Amino acid sequence: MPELPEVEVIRRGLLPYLKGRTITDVHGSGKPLRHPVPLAAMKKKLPGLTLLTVSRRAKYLVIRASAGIRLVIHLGMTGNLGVFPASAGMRPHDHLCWQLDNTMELRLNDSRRFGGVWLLLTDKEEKEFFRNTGPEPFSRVCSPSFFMDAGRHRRQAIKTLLMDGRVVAGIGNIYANEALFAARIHPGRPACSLNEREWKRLVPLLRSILIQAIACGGSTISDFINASGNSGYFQMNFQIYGRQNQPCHTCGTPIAKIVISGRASYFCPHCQKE
DNA sequence: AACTATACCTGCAAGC
DNA sequence: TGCTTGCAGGTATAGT
Repeated sequence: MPELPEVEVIRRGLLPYLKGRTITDVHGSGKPLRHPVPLAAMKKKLPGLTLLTVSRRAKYLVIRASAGIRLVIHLGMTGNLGVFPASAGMRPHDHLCWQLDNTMELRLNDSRRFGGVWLLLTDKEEKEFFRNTGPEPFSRVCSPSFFMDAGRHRRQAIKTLLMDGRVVAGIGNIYANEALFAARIHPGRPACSLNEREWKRLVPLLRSILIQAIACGGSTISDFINASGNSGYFQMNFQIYGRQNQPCHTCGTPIAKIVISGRASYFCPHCQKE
């Protein structure tokens, strides 16, 4: 489900439900996610703490609580967060449950368990946690020349570079495909082969696609109960992702699908020349 | 150093 | 119908 836009939509939806609330207890299914879940530490540290903010870094949600403690949550491929009445029945794959002081609870559901939960106690720990995470695509750092430098010595596919979270944060398979189509750049082009003109075309398009996707509520069905958590509908705007053999919206040529670094990659053979 | 394959896990749809 | 196979929005890590 979640690339940067989906995580951002979830963040905005959760904020009013969490801000100012106090955690009263924590429960877990006991199953590990991608990493072991620090359930004992959360049970010990979190009850009594007030939630202050919900922010996002790359595809991670960072929930800051009093006492300088942060809860970091990654949703992997299938993760979702929602706030439910404590009386609502647990669903299959509800793996974590943070009880709030208003008879509601934040629940993490993740069927494939590729997500993760971490408890960070200090600024230093958070800094260390994100040490290898690239800059946010909306930051000033992420200029065309930044990408040009990042790609300078890389022969790997441009699409793989865009999806490398150590280079730039938050870009996953859907938006990498969409941005490259918009910029008319073949996803398999060596990163080092893009010239300045192409980067100057690609970077603003990448940003505007991410912004549009956030405005559409993301590309997936999200089922949290809060008002701003309606299903996303950006998938209606997909120009290329998942459209194998369908006509290109620009020229009508059937869209091709190839595998790049193990990920499905779609392109128009006419609009995106090798 | 750069890059690719693989592993992690479950659910679903397509094909036989 | 029921089985098998392939595929899925991510990312750390082992291996070339």
